[in-house]
Amino acid sequence: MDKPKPEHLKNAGLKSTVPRLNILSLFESRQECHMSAEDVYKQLLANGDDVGLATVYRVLTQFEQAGLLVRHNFEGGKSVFELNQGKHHDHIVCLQCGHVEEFYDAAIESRQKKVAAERGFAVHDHSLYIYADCLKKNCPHKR
Amino acid sequence: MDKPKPEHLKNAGLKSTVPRLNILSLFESRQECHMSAEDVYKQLLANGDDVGLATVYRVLTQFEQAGLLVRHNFEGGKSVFELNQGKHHDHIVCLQCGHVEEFYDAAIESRQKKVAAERGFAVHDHSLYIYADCLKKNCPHKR
DNA sequence: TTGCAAATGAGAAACATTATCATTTGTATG
DNA sequence: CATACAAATGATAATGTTTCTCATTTGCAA
Repeated sequence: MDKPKPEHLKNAGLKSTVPRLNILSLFESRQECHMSAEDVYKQLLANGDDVGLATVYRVLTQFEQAGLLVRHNFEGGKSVFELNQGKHHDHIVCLQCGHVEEFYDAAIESRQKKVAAERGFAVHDHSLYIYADCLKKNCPHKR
Repeated sequence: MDKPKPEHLKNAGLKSTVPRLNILSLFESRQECHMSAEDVYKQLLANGDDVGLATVYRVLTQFEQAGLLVRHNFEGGKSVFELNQGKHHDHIVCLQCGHVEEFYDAAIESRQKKVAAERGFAVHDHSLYIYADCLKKNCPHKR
C-alpha cells in the first residue's frame, strides 16, 4: 500500500488530516477502483480507521473539486469515484462481461467543444459511456 | 394536445389505464421535454388529474422498460425521462438552470464507432452528456 | 353484469446525501 | 514546545428521491 502524500492535499488547498490521508491512501492503493461513499466508509472501518460517514461524503466532494478524484453518475442513483490519473478519459463498458476500458479521442473532445460553443454553452464537464459487446473470446470478468 | 393512443400501451403489454394514458399524453404533448417524476406529478395535478406520486414512479419505470420513454441519469441525483423518438441524440445540460438541449453530431458518432472497433468492441449503445454553463441571460429554470 | 387479477394511491420505509453543531485537531505563532 | 484559533470532524437530524406495503379501485374478459 502506498503511503499517503500530504503534499497532494496541500497543493489542493486542503489541510492534511487523518481522514483525508486515509481516504486518499485507499484510492491510491486501488488505482482502477470505482468506489461509492458507502464503499469507502466500509473499507476504512474494515481497516480499523474510525471515521464518520458525513466526513467521507465531505472529503469525497472536496477531492472531486480539488481534482484528486473523478465522480461518475452511473445508473443506480449513487455516485462513484475513481482516482484522477491526470488525463481525462471516457469509458467503454462491455455489456457481456462488465469490463470497463478507458479511452481518449481528441477528435471527439474537440467536436464536443465546438457543438457546445455553437449553441451558446461553455463546457464545464462531460461524460461519455459507450456500451458495447466485447468481441474477445476471453472476457476477463463476470457480470 | 395529442390524444393518447391505447394501442401503444397494448403493444407494450400494458393495460390501458387512466394514469398511464395521462402520463403518455403529457409526454406526447411536449415532445422534447425532459421531465423528472416530480415534474410529471406536478404537471398532472395542475391539469386536474388526481394521481399518486407512487403511480408516477411506477409508470415511468414501466414505460422505460417498454421502450416508450428513455431515462437519463444526469448530475444532480434524479432521473429524468423523455419520449423515445426513435432517433438517437446526445444532450447538453445547463448546470446553472437545468435546461437540456439535444444535439446530434455525425463526427462524434463515427469516431465512437471507430474507437470501439479499434479496441475490439461492437457498439451497442452509448450515452454522452455535456455539462455546461448556459451563456444566455434568460435561464428559464432555477436549480 | 360480474369476477378477479392488475393497477392505484396514501403513507411508510428505504436509500443516498447534506446540514447542523458541539467537540476535536492541525498548524501557525510566540 | 505551549497555545490559540480557525478548520475539520463525527453524531445525528434533516432533506430529497425512489421504492414498498396494502387496502381499495379499476379495466377487461367471460
